[in-house]
Amino acid sequence: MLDPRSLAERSGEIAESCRRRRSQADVEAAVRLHAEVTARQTELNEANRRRNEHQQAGKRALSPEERQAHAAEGRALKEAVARVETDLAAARARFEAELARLPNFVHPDVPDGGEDDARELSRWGEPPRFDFEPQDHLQIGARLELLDFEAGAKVTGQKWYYLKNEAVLLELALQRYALEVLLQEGFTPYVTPDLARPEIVAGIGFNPRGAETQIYSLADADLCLVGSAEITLGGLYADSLLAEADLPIRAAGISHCFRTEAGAAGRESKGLYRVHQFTKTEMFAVTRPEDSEAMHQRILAIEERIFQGLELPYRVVDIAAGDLGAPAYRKFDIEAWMPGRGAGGSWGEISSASNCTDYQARRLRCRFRRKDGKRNEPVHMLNGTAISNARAILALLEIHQCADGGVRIPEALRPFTGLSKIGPR
RNA sequence: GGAGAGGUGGCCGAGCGGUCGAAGGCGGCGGUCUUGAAAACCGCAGAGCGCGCGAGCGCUCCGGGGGUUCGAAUCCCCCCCUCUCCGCCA
Repeated sequence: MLDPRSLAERSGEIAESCRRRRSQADVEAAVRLHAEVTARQTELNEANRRRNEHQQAGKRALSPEERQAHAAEGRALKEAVARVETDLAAARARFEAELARLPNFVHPDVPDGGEDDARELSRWGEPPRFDFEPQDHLQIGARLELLDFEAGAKVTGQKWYYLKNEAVLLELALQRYALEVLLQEGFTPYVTPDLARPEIVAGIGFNPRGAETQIYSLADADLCLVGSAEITLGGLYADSLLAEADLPIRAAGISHCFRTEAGAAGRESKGLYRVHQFTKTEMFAVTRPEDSEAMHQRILAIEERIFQGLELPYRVVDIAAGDLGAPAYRKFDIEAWMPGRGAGGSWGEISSASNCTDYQARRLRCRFRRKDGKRNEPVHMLNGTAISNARAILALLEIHQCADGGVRIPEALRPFTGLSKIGPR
């Protein structure tokens, strides 16, 4: 969420960011409702002050008649407070609903436009030219008995799958490889819960309820299946006051990720590209405000290092304003070349790094104390994919397929898979 | 799942109807001492919100939500969490 007190002052800037994001949020309404809340708050403060004064007066000895009159007046003051409290709660609910709709600011360098307007920043590697007819990952996976979507559908449902044989080794090796890099980069590793409370889920910026939600909820407990370890890592720092010396914090979390993919039907989402469950190793960072942009670049650099190690040709794009999620101030995606995607291959998102500045931190109430600062400030929070396994496996199978029908394992994964090649068979 | 004990400021911990926004300790900040540091001693310092140009004034907060009372950290109810024991289980 945005800083409620700076809404009026920055309303022009916020309106501009809503326009660029194609958000329907109404800054003017939020400003108006905020004024209403503060007016009611002032009223409540005054009513409480009167009540407190009255209570102080009741501490001395009183005659029975005086005591009775005093008690009656006390009850009246209490009712007055209750009335203002009701008004304040209603005003606050209206304000918070409007505030929650306001997205974060947008970094000035973020390109305008929507999904197709991301700006390409760089490329690494070359899309391979096969001297045979390449297959997509579903064909390879079926032929080498690595992926079983039919079993997934039978046992669980559409877009659920089994990993099998060497794909299982790949799944584990990817986690281990990602961790190897992240440990070198100073991250603290975590395996996090796969479930979280709805308040935490909402604090990170996922909407845990409603028709469009990406989040699964349990029927028998007030818990959600996490869509990313971003949720559980961010939750670590909810309701906390950090020392400046604690920052920056770098955490790496491995979790299963669950997504309903409501409304995603019909998108380019064949096979492993869009599934309901996958394993992901996630980076999460907490920084001082002045350090978040440098951290964002560093997270991107780590992602590039990881995909170079996997020998996957990729490009880096700066996501356009209209395609940013509400918490993201700026987002860099890494898109790997996927030969089986579309007709003749195309770029597909494989990794993503977002700087959410103080937007999540404010909602999670995560602040830090400067050495000589007067008031505590919200921290900045960032997240980035180290490796999202389903898509990484997709890309590895398609990029490293060989003429003989086998799949080459890149050097970096060999120590962790114990293999240099899958198949042929 | 059952029984018991608890959840208090950045951390630990006392308080158990008005004298409490809360003792004490640790940690933090400033100072004295020292060539410097440590130790010792002295002092400062909770979080958040509203009003005010400002000095400042006021309000809220003792796990969360209700209730009793003129008055609740303190009494009652519900929920969440932690610990100990038992049960179950990989």
